[in-house]
Amino acid sequence: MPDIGHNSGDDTFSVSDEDLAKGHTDNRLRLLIERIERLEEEKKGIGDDIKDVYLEGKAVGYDPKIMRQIVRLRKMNPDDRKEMEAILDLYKAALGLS
Amino acid sequence: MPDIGHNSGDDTFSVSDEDLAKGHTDNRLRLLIERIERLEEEKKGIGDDIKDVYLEGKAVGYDPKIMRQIVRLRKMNPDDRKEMEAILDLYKAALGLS
Amino acid sequence: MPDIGHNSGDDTFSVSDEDLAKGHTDNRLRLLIERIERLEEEKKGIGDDIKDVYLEGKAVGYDPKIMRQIVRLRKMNPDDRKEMEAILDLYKAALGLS
Amino acid sequence: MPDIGHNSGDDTFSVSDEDLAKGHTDNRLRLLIERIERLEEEKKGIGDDIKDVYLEGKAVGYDPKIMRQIVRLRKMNPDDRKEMEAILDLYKAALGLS
DNA sequence: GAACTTATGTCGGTGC
DNA sequence: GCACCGACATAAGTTC
Repeated sequence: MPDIGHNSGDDTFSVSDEDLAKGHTDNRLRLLIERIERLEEEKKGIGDDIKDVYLEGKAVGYDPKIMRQIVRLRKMNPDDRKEMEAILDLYKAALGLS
Repeated sequence: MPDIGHNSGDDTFSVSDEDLAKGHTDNRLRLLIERIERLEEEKKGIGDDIKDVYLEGKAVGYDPKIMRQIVRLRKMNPDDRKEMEAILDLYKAALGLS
Repeated sequence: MPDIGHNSGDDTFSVSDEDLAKGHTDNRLRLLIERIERLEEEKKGIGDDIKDVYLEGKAVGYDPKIMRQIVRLRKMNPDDRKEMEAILDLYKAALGLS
Repeated sequence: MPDIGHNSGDDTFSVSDEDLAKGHTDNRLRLLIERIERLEEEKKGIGDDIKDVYLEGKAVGYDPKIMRQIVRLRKMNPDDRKEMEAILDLYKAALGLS
């Protein structure tokens, strides 16, 4: 990733030292904020794409809620998933559920 | 509860046809799931980038928490934001939180 | 987004600017806020009690994390839990997990 | 898969003793879980009460979202709050969010 | 830095 | 038909 540190852009205007210093600060903050905003836009776009895929699934008969559960389960690593299953069994045994 | 996930049809097909249909279904589901997973990876990557920018801001002295507030405020349209701030001030005045 | 904050119309029960000037609403708002704060204190106290029970469990050898999972599972109604199990099986079958 | 949940001891006991020990464990676990569940019910009840107060405020014209901000602000100590607000104003000025 | 809690935004359901 | 409402899912903040 570029721009780590102190690249505050070029200062072609003639201003007082105070303004210059303040200008640096302002620009630096502004640039950071704007980078974040751009990234959040991208993120939102992808979120929308994801939503579309769920809708597409729904259109061919898959329940989006259950698709989400599947995605969640697949996110777990196999060991964790197996552990969860084991706990489920343990729980049933210990507390008398079917 | 009926219709868990996807009902690919009744059970009147012969076994081989059933398996074939199921295979189709599985692939379709798998493809949807995998598309979602790819998109979520991208989304996560961008989320990490955003986090990095906050850390970068922090490294040069900006409080990430307040940066987040700024981002939130900039997301609102100016009129709504001003009205919200005015009301907040009102409430604060009412409660001695000057 | 209209009507951020308070309703400036002439509804008899809404908060008018006149009321604000007279300090009537100040009291009303203050009382609401204080009721919330009292309730949140109580809530926090109970939260602390819960935490203590987990610690007590931990002290006799139960993993708090797993206790939490058990509590979560017991919160589900049996049908939902069974559905979850069914989905788990479906998922395994459809996407080839153990 | 070691030590999921609770290790009730080594396996040197006879079967009947083992079962007895397991019975103890189960009861102990059950009691802890049930205490937690009772506490969580209380906690939920209070949470509902809090929600009701916000609704009551809304019914007389107060925006619940802003009420929440007030509650949060009042939770902070005054000096911290003022410092936070000062910094926020600074950042806002820097970005033209007057 | 991981987990839990709280807050916010979104979506499907429901009443007028 | 729209608007309100509760449920779900995500994001943020807090705590250990």
